[in-house]
Amino acid sequence: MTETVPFQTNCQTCPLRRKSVFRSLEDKELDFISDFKTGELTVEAGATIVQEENKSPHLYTILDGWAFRHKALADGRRQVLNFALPGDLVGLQLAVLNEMQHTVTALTDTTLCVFQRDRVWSIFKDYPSLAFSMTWIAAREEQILDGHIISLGQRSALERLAYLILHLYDRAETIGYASNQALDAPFSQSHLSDALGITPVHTSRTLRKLQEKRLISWAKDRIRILDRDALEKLASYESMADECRPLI
Amino acid sequence: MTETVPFQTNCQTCPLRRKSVFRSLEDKELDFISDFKTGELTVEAGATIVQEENKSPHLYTILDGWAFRHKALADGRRQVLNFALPGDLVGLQLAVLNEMQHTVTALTDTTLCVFQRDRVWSIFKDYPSLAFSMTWIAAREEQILDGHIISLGQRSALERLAYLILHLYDRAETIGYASNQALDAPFSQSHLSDALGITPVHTSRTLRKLQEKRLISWAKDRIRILDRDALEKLASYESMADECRPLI
DNA sequence: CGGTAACTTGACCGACATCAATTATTGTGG
DNA sequence: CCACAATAATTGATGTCGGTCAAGTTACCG
Repeated sequence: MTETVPFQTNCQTCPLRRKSVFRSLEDKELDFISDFKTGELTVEAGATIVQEENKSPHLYTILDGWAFRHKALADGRRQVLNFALPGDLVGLQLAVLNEMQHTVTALTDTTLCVFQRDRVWSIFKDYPSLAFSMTWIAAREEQILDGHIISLGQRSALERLAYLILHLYDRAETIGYASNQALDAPFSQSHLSDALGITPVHTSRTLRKLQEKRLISWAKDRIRILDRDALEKLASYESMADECRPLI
Repeated sequence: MTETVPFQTNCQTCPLRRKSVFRSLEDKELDFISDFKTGELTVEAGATIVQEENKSPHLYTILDGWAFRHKALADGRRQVLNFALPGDLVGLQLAVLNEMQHTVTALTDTTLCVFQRDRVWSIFKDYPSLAFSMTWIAAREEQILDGHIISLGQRSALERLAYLILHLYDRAETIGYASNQALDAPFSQSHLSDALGITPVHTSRTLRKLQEKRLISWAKDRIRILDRDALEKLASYESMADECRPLI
């Protein structure tokens, strides 16, 4: 990944927090978060971070790496619900609903900040701006899911893929995982397939088609957006445009 | 045609709040909500409640009636993102993200409690348990959307329809809009189609197939679940099981 | 009643799935 | 550094679910 994370990352000097996308905090809040954080968890690519039905006592923020939320039907069909990047909360549903209906898996080697679920209430009690941030983050996830729903319901495979590439690129760019329309893709075509709701075979063909149209290139797990305007048009892409967001 | 009627329903004696699904509140919180509520909005079936890109100064809770959240692509293809029932918040994304990327439309004649967006902050500042409720509600919506995503991505048309019927029935039942496995469906087949991501023609055929299998009946806009176990199995349905939820 | 919108039905078509066979690519131990 | 296996990606042939088009048939409403 882009930067090397030391053994323990101090919240006050957190490299993520320095990025301009993230809202700055009062010292009081920062001190609380620093205290709220009880450790770091490092997992290898492919490892499960939170399992459905398993009530982990933790809440996490991704510090470094890619993860994805997914969910399976009884017969094994699997759907990727969303991807998660540094700054994203993992386990919010569990923390507030006390129930988790999906699994979160690391896509790359990933480092997470660990928080204790049983202290979540004190956020609401004593740190209103952090409480607001929690709601903000949940609402933003909702907005992203809305985007995926319209993709799955209405777009063709080609359009869906175009949309997903733009979406992932933009999210990756804000936290420094992509730049110059190039993104190191940590996912296999089968991850894409599970996110798009199409088979791996068709994903391969669809990727090829996007390349033949000279909209993107895909080589050695590096995706490059060659013609952004055309790709956005194809996908009827609308960007999220949150210049500034909270980080817990 | 919309009209605003001030205070027909008092929060202290709100009929919704009496239902056992809803968590009871401290007097202090109830008084706040009562004060937070600035009026009621009644709209006819088909009317827009909140429009994408239109920054309404309001946040709503549905008091009576059905609504749906939806979103369109540039070329007019439309997707229903989710349905909304009494007790559901409308405009939460707008309230916290200050941006709305979907439209909310009334399905039936609908009454909503009206709150001022600019006072949302005071919830977080002074009423932590209400703030928690906001996050809870957002996380639950997320969970529902997760369910729709796996439906759209992995289930066949028949399975999707089965899932949606069970989902809507269960939600309707908790607030008293359905009972004994029978639901007065306020939506047309084209609403269903837009939610399922299939064409109206295919919705008709799929509905027929569910009836031929004797899993449901559909007559005069009344859906009856005839064989719940079989329907759940077909849909690989998992229920939400929140025995108690907050109401703002 | 007549007119419009919602639903149904049939014939045909196309996007994507499935099956199957190669061909990279990656990882492992000798 | 090379076999070797295992996994991931590509390609082609064929099948099917759901889309499209078009013509009814309701049901609803002024």
